[in-house]
Amino acid sequence: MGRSAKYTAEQFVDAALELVADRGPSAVTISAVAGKLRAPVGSVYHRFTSRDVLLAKLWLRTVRSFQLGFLDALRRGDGLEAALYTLQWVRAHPKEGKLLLLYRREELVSGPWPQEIQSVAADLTAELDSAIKDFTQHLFAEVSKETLLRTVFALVDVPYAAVRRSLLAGESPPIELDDLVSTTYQSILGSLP
Amino acid sequence: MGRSAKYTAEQFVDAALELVADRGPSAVTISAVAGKLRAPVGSVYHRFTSRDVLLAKLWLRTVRSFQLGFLDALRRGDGLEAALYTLQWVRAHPKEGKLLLLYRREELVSGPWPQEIQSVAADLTAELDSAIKDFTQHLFAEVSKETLLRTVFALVDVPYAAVRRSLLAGESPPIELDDLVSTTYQSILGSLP
DNA sequence: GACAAATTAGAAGAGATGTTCTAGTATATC
DNA sequence: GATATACTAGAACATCTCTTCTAATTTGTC
Repeated sequence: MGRSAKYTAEQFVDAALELVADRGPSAVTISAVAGKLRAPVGSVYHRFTSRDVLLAKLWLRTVRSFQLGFLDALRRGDGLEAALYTLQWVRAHPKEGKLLLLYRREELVSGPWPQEIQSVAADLTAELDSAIKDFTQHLFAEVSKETLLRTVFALVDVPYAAVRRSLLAGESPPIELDDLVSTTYQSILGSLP
Repeated sequence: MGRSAKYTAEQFVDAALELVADRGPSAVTISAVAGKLRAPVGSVYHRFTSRDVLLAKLWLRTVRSFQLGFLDALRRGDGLEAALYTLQWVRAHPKEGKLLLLYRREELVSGPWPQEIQSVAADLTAELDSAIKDFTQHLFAEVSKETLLRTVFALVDVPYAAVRRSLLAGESPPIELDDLVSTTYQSILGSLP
């Protein structure tokens, strides 16, 4: 019933990803997104109620993709693998890496999100939080401000830092980083007191 | 000769800093900057040729402020102190910290910089690069891609990671981070092969 | 006190972007 | 094949922001 689609929602999100990764959030104008597919702007608005919603969906899709494998390793209790997973994922998904690690949600999306999107975002965040807490409990037999700081540092912040420089330079994170992240991980969470 | 100034260039740069730290780069509109001082937009343009130049000067002022102490420690050969200096500096300069560590130059300034500013930026970068190379040479007796990666990781990237989360949360980096950064530093650069 | 220069003052211009709106087009279903 | 409908198409509208421009004001100097 009705005309068949020439441009899908997915395609517009993909186009937005290209633009962010290549030229930053400000390059993601509706007309640029449409232009990538030689589509009219009207077709973008036929799929998304606003620019912010389009960008929010790109953001969530990317976070979900990353979080999948990260949580997997973490839930198996393999913290080191979780830390190294960040490097691998970025190597396998350079554009998404640039998006996720270089742009914060607030930069991408200006206004508040609609209900539907907000709840998905909350779910993802809750999922990550609880997995990290579980892992901390498993490791320290205690979840405190201090122990959490320590796991988050070794699990999230250091891998993030390791990868950041390469992404900014538009390069794939060199293999040598794996050793640095591993060494750091061991020194912070390896042999517990 | 001439009317005395009611608003100085410095004041506008300060206003811009407040705006970036509080509400991100996009909040730094000329009228917002002027509004902070209840000044007319014309007065901003009387001091700066464009918004980009204003932001570039804010950026350079901040980088210079940070780099001063960092290079000091590094030139003394005290790598650990340089790494920890990042945490201290951010605690002492929360707004500047947010600016320097959370926003990249490209996010802040859209176009290319005018000559005058470009050369200052080049000088600062060169100064940092050479200090890091010297330190690497001093430590490893060799400056290669691998050894540089290692020093930069322990000296710059890890402290950055340590501080980032707090800044995003609008808090001062907790004291416990010092230990984490120290431990990491020792494990990466402490006992060399 | 008159003049020149630096500065304030803010309205007006120019350009970009998000969003809406109206019209036209292709396709599934009857 | 007629019809309803999902979709394309892009012009038009509304804002927002940077920048420019003209006029008024203050202050140092002769």
